[in-house]
Amino acid sequence: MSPHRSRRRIPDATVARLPIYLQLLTEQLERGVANISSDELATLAAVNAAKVRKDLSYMGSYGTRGVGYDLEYLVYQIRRELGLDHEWSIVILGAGHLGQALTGYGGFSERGYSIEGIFDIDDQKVDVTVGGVRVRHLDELPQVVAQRSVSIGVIATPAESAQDAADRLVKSGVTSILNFAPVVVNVPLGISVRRVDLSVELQILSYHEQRRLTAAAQLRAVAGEGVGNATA
Amino acid sequence: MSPHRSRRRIPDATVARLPIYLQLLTEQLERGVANISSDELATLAAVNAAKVRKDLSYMGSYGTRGVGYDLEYLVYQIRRELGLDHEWSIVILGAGHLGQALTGYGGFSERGYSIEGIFDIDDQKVDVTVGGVRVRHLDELPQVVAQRSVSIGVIATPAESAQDAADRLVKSGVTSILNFAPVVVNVPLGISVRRVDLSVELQILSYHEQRRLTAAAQLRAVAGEGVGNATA
DNA sequence: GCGACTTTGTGAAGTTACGCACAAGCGATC
DNA sequence: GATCGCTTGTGCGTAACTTCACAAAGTCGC
Repeated sequence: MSPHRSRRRIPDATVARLPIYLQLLTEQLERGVANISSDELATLAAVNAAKVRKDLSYMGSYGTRGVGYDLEYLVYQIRRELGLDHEWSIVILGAGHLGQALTGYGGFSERGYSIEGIFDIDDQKVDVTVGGVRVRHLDELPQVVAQRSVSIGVIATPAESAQDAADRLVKSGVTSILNFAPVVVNVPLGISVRRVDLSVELQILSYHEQRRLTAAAQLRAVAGEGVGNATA
Repeated sequence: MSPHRSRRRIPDATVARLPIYLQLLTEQLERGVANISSDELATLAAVNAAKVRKDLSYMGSYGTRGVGYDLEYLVYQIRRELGLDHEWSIVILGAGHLGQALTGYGGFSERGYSIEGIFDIDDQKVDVTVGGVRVRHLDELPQVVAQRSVSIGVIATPAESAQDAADRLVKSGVTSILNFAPVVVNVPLGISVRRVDLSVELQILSYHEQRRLTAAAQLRAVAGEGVGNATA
């Protein structure tokens, strides 16, 4: 029953939104804003204001009624909750286009992720420098992970090498994996994996686009025929 | 009451999983498998078997009791549902690392997305060829969109150019946008936007990693004290 | 063709997430 | 220091999603 650690257990849906709030809030902070209401933040994030308040309330109540939230404190709280109050060491596996894009992706270092190494199994890519980081051979992975106490690994390899990459990460002692390869990788219990498939998002989009098109076609059909059975 | 088109309206959560099923099924199909049970697919996708069955049932009932699902037919159905039974023309805005990675990303063309152009506003990048596609100047966008009837645009620009990119896409007539820039872009009603922030996923991971660490620390503390109240 | 076995499809219960609506709390003003 | 206006925090009804559990429907061997 200790007062402030027992509150924990934040819903997944909320955790998924916190990074977005964090980003919007940081933007505002840079713009010199010092205070923000749930309503304003909700507008920025394109969500419901009550949801924002409930989300923030899981971290404790840091707002002031009649006023809003202190931006700086709020940012601090969210960062702490997400574990961004200290630096995370990450490694990237695969020095192809995607690996290089990730290495150069500003959002990582900005938020306290330090890229400790980028690895590839192809000798042709090894020793090339991308985004200021020298590409290492995959065999050096365990050493770097141990030395720099890396806990997060990013898989940016082709699909067929992803499982091998995951195995190597796990064996090296990494406990969280972000997988950009379009396959489901198997890992032992206790290892977290998140998968981001760039084409999945595209497919969700085209599903909606598809629906929009058929809906429009049906409308036209109804208008043309003057008949109700448009779904035939 | 026409029997097979009226069923529609698939839950969002299901739509988000269909691409994953599709991919796993396609893999199996290439491997020569002809039939699959909901249980097998559930194992592959790391989800509950009942969920798989319910998901598939939204497209109609294509399984055979006692046997399972015909792989080829199932793939066909999912593809049709996702609108992958015809080719989608897409454009990519931003020819930086990410834009190039996306252009080279196999998953796109494999699934019927045809990259009709990659655009950048930087003259230095224009006319360079990446992944077999010549980079065009952003001003040529409306023309290409109209000519090739492009309906999906991908934003792979830096954050500060993303809103401009979105505006240009909308003005050119694109109706669906996949946004990789770490900002929320504003678009008129009727335009779909999906946002993929590579660092959001990383933050969700580190939240869990964080929890894991503090949980472990608490366990150690409790073990040390010999006290039962582990959730303090 | 019958019984044993398998796997689907789906009601219904359980769980999680959403959003309304409003009391409670804070600042400002007089 | 009382009143007013604004914004938070949250209880609660509703909706969406998940999972269980089982009848229905099929295959297979004899």
